[in-house]
Amino acid sequence: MANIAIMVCSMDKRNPFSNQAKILRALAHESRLMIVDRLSRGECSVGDLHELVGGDPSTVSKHLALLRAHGVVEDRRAGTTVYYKLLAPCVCNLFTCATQVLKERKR
Amino acid sequence: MANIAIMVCSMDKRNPFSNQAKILRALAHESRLMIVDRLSRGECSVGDLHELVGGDPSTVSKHLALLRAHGVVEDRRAGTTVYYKLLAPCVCNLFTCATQVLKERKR
DNA sequence: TGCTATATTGGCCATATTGCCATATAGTCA
DNA sequence: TGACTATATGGCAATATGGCCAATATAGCA
Repeated sequence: MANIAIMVCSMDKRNPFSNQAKILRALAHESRLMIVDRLSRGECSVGDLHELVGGDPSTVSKHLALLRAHGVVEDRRAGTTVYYKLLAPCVCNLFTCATQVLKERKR
Repeated sequence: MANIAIMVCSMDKRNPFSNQAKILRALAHESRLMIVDRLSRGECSVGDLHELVGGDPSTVSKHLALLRAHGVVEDRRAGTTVYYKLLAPCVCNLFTCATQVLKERKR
């Protein structure tokens, strides 16, 4: 995963589809969806999220950094523990939409 | 863009997030969103879609092939012209959701 | 059949994404 | 301060994605 240097949330006036694509891409990953789903049920520590998605802790950290860079989540430090929470709870609607598409499409 | 060999719509029972991620990824591209948006207003020829998104015709073709592989669109040939239409019109809800997230997130 | 229009496929290259390891940072506590 | 815990960052290699060009269908028509 690439390192996220800056906040990716400047709106491109030219094409709204570009911004929507960015958001969708930020969410279009199994681990990140799992993270968002979990956060939709409340604030959560990195450790918990790591336990949830597995893999290397640094990988989880980078997924979180990416979500943060897109303004989807926010972090808060309490001692050595860092907690994340959703900044845009409506992302959950995307789950519903995606599921709906999966059902609606023909096989 | 990679060539799409097979239909990508087998459901992974293990993790619903994996399937949702696939759908989101299939849509997470400016050109493909433009295409879907256009198709949401009715069937459309490849030529029209090409005129819409620009670039090389083969690139448009591959975007369409990808959407088709994910069961989002369907094609129909009439003479030398190929028409595409949405198989899952509810994908439009994703636009609303994405826009909502863009608004809701803090900057 | 040969010619044209429309669209798709194959190949290639540039770039992006992902995930691991190693290392660094931040905070707590002895 | 030093040791320890919890995260984050840098770097790298493997893989995926995107876009162009060239070549290949596929259908209509002279």
